[in-house]
Amino acid sequence: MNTLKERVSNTDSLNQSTQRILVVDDENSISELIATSLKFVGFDVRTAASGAAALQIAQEFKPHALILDVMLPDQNGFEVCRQLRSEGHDVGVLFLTAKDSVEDKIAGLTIGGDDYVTKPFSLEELVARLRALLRRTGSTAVAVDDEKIRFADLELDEATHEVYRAGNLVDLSPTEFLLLRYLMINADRVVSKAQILDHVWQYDFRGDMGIVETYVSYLRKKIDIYEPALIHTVRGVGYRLRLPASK
Amino acid sequence: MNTLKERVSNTDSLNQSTQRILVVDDENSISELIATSLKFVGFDVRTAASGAAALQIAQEFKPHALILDVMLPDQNGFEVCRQLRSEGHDVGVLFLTAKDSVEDKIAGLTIGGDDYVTKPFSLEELVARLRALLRRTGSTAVAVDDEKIRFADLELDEATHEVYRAGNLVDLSPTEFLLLRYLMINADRVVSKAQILDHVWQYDFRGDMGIVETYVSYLRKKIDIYEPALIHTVRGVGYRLRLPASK
DNA sequence: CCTGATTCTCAGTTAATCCTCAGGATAGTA
DNA sequence: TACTATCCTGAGGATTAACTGAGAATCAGG
Repeated sequence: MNTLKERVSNTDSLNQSTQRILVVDDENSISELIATSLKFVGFDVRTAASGAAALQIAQEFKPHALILDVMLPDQNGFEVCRQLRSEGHDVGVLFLTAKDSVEDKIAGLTIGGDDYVTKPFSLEELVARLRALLRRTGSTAVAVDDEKIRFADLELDEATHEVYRAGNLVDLSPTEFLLLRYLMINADRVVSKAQILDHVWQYDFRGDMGIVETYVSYLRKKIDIYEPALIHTVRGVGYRLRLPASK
Repeated sequence: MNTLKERVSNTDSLNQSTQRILVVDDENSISELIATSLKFVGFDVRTAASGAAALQIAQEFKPHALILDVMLPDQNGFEVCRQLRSEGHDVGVLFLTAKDSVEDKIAGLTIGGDDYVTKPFSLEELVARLRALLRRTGSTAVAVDDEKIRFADLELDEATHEVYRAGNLVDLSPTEFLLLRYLMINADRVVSKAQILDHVWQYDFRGDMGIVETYVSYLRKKIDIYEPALIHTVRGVGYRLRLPASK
């Protein structure tokens, strides 16, 4: 919910002067989910439910990137991608694939700056990958440390997936990494457990918020063994990353 | 509910040029309660008792935000939300969920600018969340410190949930925070204990007003240990936040 | 197929918060 | 001054939220 700031203070927001993203998926609930999230973080989003529709919309919308389900009713995502490129559209593509589908094939087909994300994904993950993709394929040259998020003596590197606290490398599991990134992006603001769950966990996760507590506990044991503690709980509301002398 | 006065001088009513809110709940008592409150504080409100009705009304009413019960007779709130968005209505949604029901197992409530409130809620909470949501999703660009309420040397920050008195951080419990916010929003005006009870406490609270006295006492011990005291009791009427000089 | 890492559930413990109650203080009034 | 209605506040028990360790289930790599 607090993601207004995200757009403002996120390092990426600068070079993202309303970039256009075309989301292509035949499941409406998925494309709406993605569209809502992307609009909120500042993208200009359009959706399409089939390959044919996607090709048509792309003509006039001229997206900077596509989010493309590989499993479409009419043709498969790769085909759509190929056609687009043969028509001269030079866009990066983020493929969406089902978990069980053959990953090797996809890996081979993600040429250039393309990437893929398996369903179900977490929004945090999707947005991070999309931004990375735009960074790679985008025409605008981007500073090197655009891939690093910093807060206090914390440093999170998107490119290498490394995290440092006070100069010390900290080893985090994938989920811990996503959680920390979400907290860092929203540094200084309170984020509720529901928000964390919605952004960090996969969209079909049906467990309760206890898991957020567990992971916050894990994170603390890895990054808050140093002074001062940065992860603070705001009882009855959520969690907040902050320096002790805030303000 | 006895809160007529509120709307007149409420500070927020200024920057809120009659925004349209659609309230969707099948329990009439709830939607009436909400509608009445929102109208008082200056919103243009319409209600609907089913998902179908909501979709229809939204067509011509074009609300700036929805307050949407997730448990509706015909379809669930998410479905309504999804349909609205796929029809191009780009509105923020404040979901209402029952505390005991799935509650913390429902995912996807805080996507984009959305948020949720559990029943039973307090009107203070509901209105505060709604305003935060409009701030986030609203087209009008908003200054950062729109999330701060100030009075004298008091500062209440909605985003960080921090309160400062004379520059000193003050630690408040959730209820104390709500109470102080209510007093600050109504700064300089007397609010009765009944009003406070109606707005700060959940609508199904059946205790007596003694609790308001208790919490005012708590607040005083936290914020009025500084000079000058800001919380004044108006015997036989209620409480008032004010500076000594003023009248 | 085995091993270790990771994810997630669960429940016991701790701590903060909520709320009731009752005696004492205060202000207005007769 | 004394009386009464009102308000203040401390004490304490009930309730709720958060933390954390242990272990089952799942996944990834060899």
